[in-house]
This record gives sequence, C-alpha cells and structure tokens, in this order.
Amino acid sequence: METLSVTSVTESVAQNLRIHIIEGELAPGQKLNELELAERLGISRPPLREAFRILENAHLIVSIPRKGCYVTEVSADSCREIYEEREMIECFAVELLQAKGIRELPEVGAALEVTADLPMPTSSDAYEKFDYLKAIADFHIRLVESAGNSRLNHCYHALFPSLARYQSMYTYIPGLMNRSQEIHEKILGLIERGDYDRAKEVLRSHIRGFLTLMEDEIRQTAEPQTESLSEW
Amino acid sequence: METLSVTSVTESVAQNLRIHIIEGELAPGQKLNELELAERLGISRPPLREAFRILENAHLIVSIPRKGCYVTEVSADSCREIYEEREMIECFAVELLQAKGIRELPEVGAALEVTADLPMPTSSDAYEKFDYLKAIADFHIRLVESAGNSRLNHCYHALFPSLARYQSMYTYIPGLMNRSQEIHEKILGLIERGDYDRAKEVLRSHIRGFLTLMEDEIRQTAEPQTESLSEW
DNA sequence: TTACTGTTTATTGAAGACAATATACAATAG
DNA sequence: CTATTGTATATTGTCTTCAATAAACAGTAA
Repeated sequence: METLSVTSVTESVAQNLRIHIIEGELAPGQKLNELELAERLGISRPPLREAFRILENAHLIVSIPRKGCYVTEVSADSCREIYEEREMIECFAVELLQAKGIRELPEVGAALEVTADLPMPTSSDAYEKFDYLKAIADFHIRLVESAGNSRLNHCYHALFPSLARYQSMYTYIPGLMNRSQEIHEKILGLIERGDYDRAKEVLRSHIRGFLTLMEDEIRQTAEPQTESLSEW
Repeated sequence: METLSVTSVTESVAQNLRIHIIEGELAPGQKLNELELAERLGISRPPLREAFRILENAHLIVSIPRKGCYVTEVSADSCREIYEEREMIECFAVELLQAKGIRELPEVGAALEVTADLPMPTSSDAYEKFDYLKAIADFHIRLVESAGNSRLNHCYHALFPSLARYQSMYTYIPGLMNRSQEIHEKILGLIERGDYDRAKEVLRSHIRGFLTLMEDEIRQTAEPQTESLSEW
C-alpha cells in the first residue's frame, strides 16, 4: 500500500500560488488581497496568511507590514542574483561530491534519460514549456541532492521557484535547450571519470551562459508582461 | 527624527522563540504546544502559527502535520551541513568580490575594530558568550553583505540562527576566539591587496577548523543537554 | 488654486470558537 | 497475559468575528 500524503490547506494553497506566480498569471507587482484571494480559493484567511509566509521566504512575494503582500517584481538585477546563487549551490555540490569521492550518480543519469526521450516544446507558451523545463531542471535538482547536504537541498528548492519564474517568462531558445542535454551529459561523464574540476567549470559556464541570455532578453523587453487580474 | 520600526506580533514572537532556541532554553526535540506557548507569551494562536512558519524555514523547528512543531534536534551531521553551507556562502561572497573587483570593505573593517576592544567572555555561560559571539559574527555578516547579492545575504541570515545555536551550546574556546580576530584581520588584508584566492583559502580553512572542533565537542558530549521545560 | 487636515472606508492584524484528527488509555477477546 | 479495537481526551487545523491601521477622498483655509 502506498502511504497517502497528508497535505495541509496551507501547503496546497502555497503550491497553488507558487505555480500561478511562476506561470505569470499572478503578475509581478500585483497586490494580493487577502479577502479576495481567500474566497476565490474557497478557504479562509488564516491558512492563506501562513502560505504567504512560505512564499515570502521563497522571495515570490514581499510582505509590507500593515500594507499587504505583493508579487515580487522582476528585474535583470534580481535575475543575476538568482543565477549567482544557483551557480554557487550547484558548483559547491560538485565540490562536495569531490570531497566525498562520489562518482556514481544513478538518479542524475535517470533524469538525463527522461529528458532525452521528451519532445521539444513547439511554442513559447508557458504551459507547454513548463513540463519540459521541469524535466530539464530535474538534472540539476538530482545533482544537488546527490551531494548529501539537506540544507543545500533545501536552499536549492527555495531558489527554484524564482528561477522557474524567469525561465517561464522569458526563455524559449530551442537550440539552447537542445545543447543543455549535451552539456548535462558531458558534466555527468566528467564526474564519473573523477574530473570534478572540469565538471565544475563546464557547469559554471553553462549556468553563466543562460544568465547572459536571460539578461539580454530582459533588457530587450522593457515591459515583460503587463497583463494582470487574469481569470484562473 | 528616527523612524520608529513597526513590528508585527508575528515577527516579535518569531524573534523571541529564535533567541530561546539558540540559547537552549527551548531544548532540542521539545514539543511546542501552541495553546500553552500562546498564553505564556500572552498572544493568540494565529500569529504564533505564522511565527512557526518562519522558524520552520530557518530549520529551528520542524512541523509535522496534525502532530505539531518540535525544536530541531542537534547532531554532528546537522552541524557539518551547517558549516558546509557557511563555507559555501562565505567563499562565494569572496568570489563575487573578486568578480566585481571590490577591495575596500569599510563595514567589515568597522566590525573588526568593534571586536578588538571587546572583553573576552570569562565563562561558558550562554548569556555571556552571546554578545561576544554576535560581535565576532558581524565580521562574517558584513563580508557577505559586501558581495552585493541580496539573496545570498538572505540565505546567510537564514543560516545564522542554526549556526548560533551550535556555537551557543558547545563552543567556548578562548584561544580560538582570540585567533579568530587575527585570522579575520588577515582575510581583510588579503582582500584589500586583491589576493582573493588566498583570502578565500584562509577563510575556508578557518571555517573548517571550527567545524572540526565542534564535531569533536558534539561527539564527546553524547547528551548535549537533557534539561527541558525550563522556566523562562 | 493648492495644500493641509479631518473623516470615511477598505484592508490587514489579532482573537476566540468550532471541527477534525491523532494519541493514549482502557476494555475485551483470543 | 497479550494484542487489538474502541472510546475519550487533548491538540492541531480552520473559520468567523472584532479591532486597529492605512489610504483615499473631500472639505476648508490660505
């Protein structure tokens, strides 16, 4: 028998809002009215407020005392900070693998195989991209998990929604996505051969490459998306 | 006129509990009864529950659905993870300084001067140590702040309570504290001279040195502190 | 016409009450 | 005597209500 997961209203509300923010349906800067949101989601305010605390921590919303909560703004600066943090965590994960002499990463390999068979998204539509990006992300998530530091893991999971938001809003570069697969395979191979230093450098430049592209895209599109109050 | 800070009940309760957990008055593993805590603090349960969400994120408590919240257990493993994360953040901060070519760190220097004039604590009493440790910590906090990445900063502040807890519970090594001052000065000097690589390595071995000492202490004292339900 | 002040309204902050669930204990059956 | 099941109690999860604060608007004075 599978153990059925007990999930609180707070957590499912947090997850709900998380996805809507990532997918851009809750636009940057948008005010989150507690009463309105609570009745739209069919719950009461206390669990919603607890969910706000969770999202606040993930930097998806900002809470201003006595004023309310707002969806975090997006900017090239913020994007850079996110990718810097990402570089830090992933590269350090490789360092931990090196320190522990871990070469075999079965979960990471499995994640790679899943992506290899997946069809490429055919449009820049957020919904279509979402699954594909999630599959690609799995490589990085498993890599960090393999380092065996639960706090690192937690950090990375806290970072990911912010990262996913930028990826969902801006990136649609088929060629780059395709190259990701090759690069990921290369990184895994380097680790398996014990060449952690090169693996780390390939990983680092891979991440920095994405950052550069994202920053360009953000600067090009002055107004990323002005729509708000979309029905959902 | 100074701007008087508006602080919510949620935040002050979180800060209150944070300090009590760090100082060990709320012992590891202890169950946190919502009703009992709320009336002891003279508040109601909703803000307490929101504070729980904040502390949960700082890894100071764990929340088990339908069971309640417990003060996080301490262990050599957990201590190692904390110090690994610390190493990651601080070393990456130096890398960011390097990338940006920042050599002047006035705030870090100021923190060093404060510590230089401070008297050493004369006992291992948590309360006496607390202020001294906080002053020493300021060096590291300012260093990370100087890197100019707000997310990194946030991570480090989220990490610090856990770190402070272990330092408060175990470490009382006057010689080491004294040496900290020297090492901190050395690191600052190296950065000012643009020798980021050596600065990073000194910093890294400094942090790892503390970890080794902490791990030894934890292993020696099998039962760190068995007292619980202390009056406060 | 503009700026300042007072009032009103809407929204967040906090509290108390109710419902659901988990744990512990006791009773009964094997 | 032991194990299992049922019940009771205590505690968490959620909802509804009340209070305090902030923002917006209008009115008056300069």
